[in-house]
Amino acid sequence: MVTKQQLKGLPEDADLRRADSLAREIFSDVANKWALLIIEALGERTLRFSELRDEVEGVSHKMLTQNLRMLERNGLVSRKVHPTVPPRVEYTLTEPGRALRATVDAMCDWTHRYLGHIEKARGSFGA
Amino acid sequence: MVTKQQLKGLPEDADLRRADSLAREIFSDVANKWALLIIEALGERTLRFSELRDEVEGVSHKMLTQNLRMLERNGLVSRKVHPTVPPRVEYTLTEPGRALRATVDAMCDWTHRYLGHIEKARGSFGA
DNA sequence: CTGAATCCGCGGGGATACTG
DNA sequence: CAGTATCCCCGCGGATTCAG
Repeated sequence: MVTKQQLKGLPEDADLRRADSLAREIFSDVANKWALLIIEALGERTLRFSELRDEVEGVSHKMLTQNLRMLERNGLVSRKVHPTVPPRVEYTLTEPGRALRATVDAMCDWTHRYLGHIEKARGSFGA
Repeated sequence: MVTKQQLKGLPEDADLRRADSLAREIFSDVANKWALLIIEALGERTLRFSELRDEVEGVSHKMLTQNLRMLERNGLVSRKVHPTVPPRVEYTLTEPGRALRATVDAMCDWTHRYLGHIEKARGSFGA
């Protein structure tokens, strides 16, 4: 038989589920191409907004700011504003951001390593 | 001065650019949450369509088929059809797919390791 | 059970203009 | 230069239906 307690879940279970849903939310935030490309572009460097826009090919003004806000909110990038004129804003990966970059690097490596496989797979797909 | 040859790019440059654009295309295909979650769900196992739908929480019928086709086209998953009734279709990661999974695992590990950091960062963001 | 096709609403995301 | 706001459209993606 199932008790009410089990149905509602123990406190520890509740914590685990909360952590899982949070993890899922973070994953969904981060697992999109623009976020990953931005992280990859930053690397060890610190770049200005306009430099990032040039670096991340094809990203629009809007998507760049949007993703930068999101990354900042999650503490993956730090935003340093220089009170000059014209304004100068620099973005840098934080420690968590750099840790994530390592895995993004791995993804990029993977992409290049399997370029051949994939191209061939695509060729023989209509068969 | 810039020669016409330089403007058009040498053949090797053309190859490099083609490879880059292809790499970018593959990256864009793969760097979306459903694709990554599917890869993660598959892991070492081989799962049926309906099992995958249950496993990957929140994915719709349509998104699942769509991403599975894409992954199959790129040779990341193999699709085995059992000619029974009712039909039984099993999906398994190929070698390239398993290689990518390793990096997705790393991303998941990252998510859990930095849950605390991120939660704290979010808290002190409205400041 | 798997999967293709259709309909359709909503939001992602581009272009533009405006502030500091 | 950096960022926000507004408009607007196209396409993602959900629900449903039909086929094998």
